[in-house]
Amino acid sequence: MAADDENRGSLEQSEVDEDLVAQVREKMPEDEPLYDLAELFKVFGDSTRIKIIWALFESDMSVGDIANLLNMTQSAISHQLRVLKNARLVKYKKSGKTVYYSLNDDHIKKIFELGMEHIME
Amino acid sequence: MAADDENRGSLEQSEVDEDLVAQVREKMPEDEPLYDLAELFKVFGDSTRIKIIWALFESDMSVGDIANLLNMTQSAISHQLRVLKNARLVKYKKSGKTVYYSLNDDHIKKIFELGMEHIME
DNA sequence: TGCTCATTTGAACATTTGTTCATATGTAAT
DNA sequence: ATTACATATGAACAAATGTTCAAATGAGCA
Repeated sequence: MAADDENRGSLEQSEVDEDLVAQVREKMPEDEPLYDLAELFKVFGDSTRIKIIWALFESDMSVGDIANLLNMTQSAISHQLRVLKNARLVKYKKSGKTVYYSLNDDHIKKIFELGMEHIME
Repeated sequence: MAADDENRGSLEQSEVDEDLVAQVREKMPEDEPLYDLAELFKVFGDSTRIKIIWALFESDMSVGDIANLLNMTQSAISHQLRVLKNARLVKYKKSGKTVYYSLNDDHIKKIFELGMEHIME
């Protein structure tokens, strides 16, 4: 709206544009949190990891259980769990030979729900 | 919890595991919405697109404005806007030679806020 | 018509990413 | 110690991705 209607009279486009750009630039966060945010969503941007997280909504599970559930190799699941662990999205608890993973963040479910709302629109 | 404590007595591990897997499998959504959800987050998983969206929180802007703001080529921005458009996250309005883009979804801001909360934790 | 400006498009390229395979680590039982 | 089992790790490979460059489209203006 603002950008659309104020480009009249004798002003050249470029002047108005630069005003708007400067104005928006002031309000922009620093680069680093935006990089971090992109990194977080990158972690969500893979269907295997989405499935793992969704499974963990229901119950904590071992690596083998998850591999079984998703019909994938233990190795593939283990690699992906490491990604989730690095993003501090899951935590784990060792019990003998097996390792049980569980979710580590309360925001995930809400983020997923909002994402689903967009999908369904 | 459930998976951790019920493995006693004469039952072999595998039986218990399969019960849990079956139980979780029942509650899992179909593959397709999970793929779509991953695709949505994939769009958010790039810092250029994150920056574009954040800029559009403030004001709708032309392609050139955004390129100027982010110190990137128009071509790069245009490519990314197409990704955002395909995901139905932005819409555009032509005005003469210039094209103004704006956000098309109310969920985005909340998703970003929740994501930021995780980052800050 | 011809020229300029804003944007779009497609091919090319380097980089990143997810899975597989083979191997290593670590724990429990015999 | 040796075996078996659960998980983790590293290298290798194919597939996907973001930017650049050059060229195309399309709209206003001389």
